[in-house]
Amino acid sequence: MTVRLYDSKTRSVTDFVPLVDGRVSMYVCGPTVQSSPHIGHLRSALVYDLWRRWLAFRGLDVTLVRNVTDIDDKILQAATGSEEWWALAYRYELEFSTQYARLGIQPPTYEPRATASVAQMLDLITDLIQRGHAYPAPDETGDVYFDTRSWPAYGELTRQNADDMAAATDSEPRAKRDPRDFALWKGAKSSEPASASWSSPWGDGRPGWHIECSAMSARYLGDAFDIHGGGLDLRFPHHENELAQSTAAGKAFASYWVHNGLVNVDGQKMSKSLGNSIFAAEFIDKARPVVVRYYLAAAHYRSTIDYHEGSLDEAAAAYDRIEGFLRRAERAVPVTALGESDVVAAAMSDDFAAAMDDDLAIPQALAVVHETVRAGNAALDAGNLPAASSLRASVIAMVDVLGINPLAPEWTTDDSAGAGATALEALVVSLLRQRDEARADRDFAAADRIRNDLAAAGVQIEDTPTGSNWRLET
RNA sequence: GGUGGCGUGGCCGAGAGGCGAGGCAGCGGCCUGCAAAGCCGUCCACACGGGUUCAAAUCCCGUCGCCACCUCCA
Repeated sequence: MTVRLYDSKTRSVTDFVPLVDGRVSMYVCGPTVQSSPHIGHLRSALVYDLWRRWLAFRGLDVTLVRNVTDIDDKILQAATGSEEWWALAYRYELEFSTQYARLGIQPPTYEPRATASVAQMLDLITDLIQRGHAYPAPDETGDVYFDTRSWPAYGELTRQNADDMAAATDSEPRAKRDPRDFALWKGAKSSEPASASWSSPWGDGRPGWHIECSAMSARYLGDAFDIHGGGLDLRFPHHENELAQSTAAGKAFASYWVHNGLVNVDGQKMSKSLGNSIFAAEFIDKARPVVVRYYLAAAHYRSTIDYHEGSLDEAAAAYDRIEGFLRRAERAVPVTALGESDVVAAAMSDDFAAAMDDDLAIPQALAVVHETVRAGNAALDAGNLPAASSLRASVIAMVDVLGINPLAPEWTTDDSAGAGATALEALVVSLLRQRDEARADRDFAAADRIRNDLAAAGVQIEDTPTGSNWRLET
């Protein structure tokens, strides 16, 4: 079975053919750690987490590199108080890691920081100058620019014709040969801290934006690698410039370009000026983290997600169906009969896999999950335990690969363990026994009072022919 | 001005020439002491106008509306 993906560069869905059989090298643009992570950062990281999991499920050995850009104009600007720029960058980097982890996003194979690859950037810039595709500014700034006019293919990623591009209005006119030339290296300014300056053949300075990704992808994945990912908003100028730099330096660069869609809020792009950004920390607090993961994963990765009030409630309702079936099935079917990983792998649905293979069509894959859940519930209703057991294994196989298995250790909360939980269990069981007695006596007023009291305390009751189950409302 | 995307039922959200994705909400039924959960059924949608075709939500032309990017962006 071949995995197919949409390549942004050719704008078509094509078969994924790795450079090295059985292996995948992926480079994903991570954040510039200049402020706290927001929903969009979560989604982006999640998209590549899902790609990685699926490629791995398909038996490929995945190397995922996601960089941290920890030196940049914005970081220096943000570090205005007593906090050093590098401390600020690191503080935000830790925040990103924390929020990624809450969503069950697996750490990449490696997470290189731009500041640790300055030497590789200098080599690349030197090479570009020698090849005639970059030039030191003729003024005294110490800047080095990429010469877009020297590279006819410039604009190939986003099909931009240089002559049709709107002229930049917000950047300082500098000693560029062409307004579209961009900085590979920025000469040090007296206003900037010495700790943000590296020596170079063109004087002290620091890297421009873009060059770090060209340098780090080559350093860790080689001059040619399989997939380059990032947010749709990075296509231009960031990815366009990366592509120009790397190919002008003679590197094959990425075979495929993958871009994830953005997250809007109430139909509008998140922006600082609108003040509508939803930060990751508060967002994940709005629901159970696994529900947040489900919500962000449920839309196709290339679609824009429009978040609005109530979105997470809908996701929770859909997710609860899946979880409800798995918990119900767990009670009905001996657990020891299932759960072996080989059994689960064998249970993978062909329809689900076909959807995932088709450019990671998770919406269709989730439709298969829900259809299987319904069939599983019907089997349980009919008392057909072998069928229910098999359908349960199928659901587990599917939710496992999506990282949303409610029974998986990463989603098990502390609520289910400890002295408090033991005490709660005893109290609820006692109340349920009293309710059973009241029902047996046909004292429904008393029975309903117990049910209402439990509900008010957040305990949901589910009656079945073999007794009542309970769970904490989440 | 250039490049690209979008418009699907009450809502969310896939699909991309012919078999009603899926979820939520609603309605009817089964189950239940009553509920909840679950199951069955129901709700036959594709911005508008033309065209191609035996057949169009899907392809083509046009129109309207919305959005993104064009050197801060995940």
